[in-house]
Amino acid sequence: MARELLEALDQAGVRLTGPRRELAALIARRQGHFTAADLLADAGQRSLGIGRATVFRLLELLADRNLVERVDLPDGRHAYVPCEPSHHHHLVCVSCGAISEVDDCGIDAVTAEAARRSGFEIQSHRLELFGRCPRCQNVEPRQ
Amino acid sequence: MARELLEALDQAGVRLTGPRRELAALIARRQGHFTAADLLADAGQRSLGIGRATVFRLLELLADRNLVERVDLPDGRHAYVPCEPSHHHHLVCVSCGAISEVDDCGIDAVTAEAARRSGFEIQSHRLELFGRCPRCQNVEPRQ
DNA sequence: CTCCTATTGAGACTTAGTCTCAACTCTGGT
DNA sequence: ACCAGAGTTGAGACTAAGTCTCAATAGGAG
Repeated sequence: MARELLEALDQAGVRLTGPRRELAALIARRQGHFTAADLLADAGQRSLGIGRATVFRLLELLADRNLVERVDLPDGRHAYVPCEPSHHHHLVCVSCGAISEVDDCGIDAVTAEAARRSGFEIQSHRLELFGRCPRCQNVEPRQ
Repeated sequence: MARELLEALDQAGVRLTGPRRELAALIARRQGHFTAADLLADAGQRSLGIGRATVFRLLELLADRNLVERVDLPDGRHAYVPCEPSHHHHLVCVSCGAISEVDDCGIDAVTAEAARRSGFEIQSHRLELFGRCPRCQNVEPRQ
């Protein structure tokens, strides 16, 4: 998975530097969503001397290429999710942070309808679903 | 419109203080979305001595009561939109910032389908649509 | 009018993210 | 292998967003 990130960066013509390899590995070993601060902490813990700016720069690179997506959590924080580069949406587990991807099942009809009613010319949309993943439902049913 | 905000706060049992009245008026005169910083700047310009904390506290109060909704702009900034307390979604004009509300036309089917496929128990969702409002389309067609 | 409590402003503090710049390191050409 | 130069890096200053504390203030119930 770190491999895929690096390959995609390589193809995009950016250099595969040490810090980028290390960060790609850290991202790959993360389950679910993570924040820039998480990554920074990971790097700090293993005393890789990786600067704050480098983390944000890599996340921006990855986000531009849709290898990672920015998700706004309900509490207002920003998180990142590694994901497929095709357009889709995320299900976020509010208990454990697990992420699941869902494709566009029917959203387009909704946006088209909204456009018709409002007269807007819709360019993009963002759908985020929050709930509990199957595993968390089992651990503590009907929270 | 400022009136409505104040009435709602009154009913919620919070005090109708000077700063709250002033801020409600500032919110009311805003078109479309605004950020906390906008509000702060408005207040500063009119030399109302309103503290940063007060602005955030009021926005939180209003958001809790769904009188204002937090919207995450595509560029990552947080904005607020005054709106109806019922559940709905927003169309945001990326040119002028105008906001239009759309109700739930068909989203529920989408979330239900996503839940079925993923096994998640969905608690809430957030849909934001970005595009250009009818007025901006006329001003500068096919941007 | 009074008193109690919610609320306030100031400013310190925290967190998120950006910017600058000199130093470094990939990588393609030789 | 080596070199050169362009892309990248880390440190830390800086900005913006938001939270917290606390003494002072002001609603509003009685």
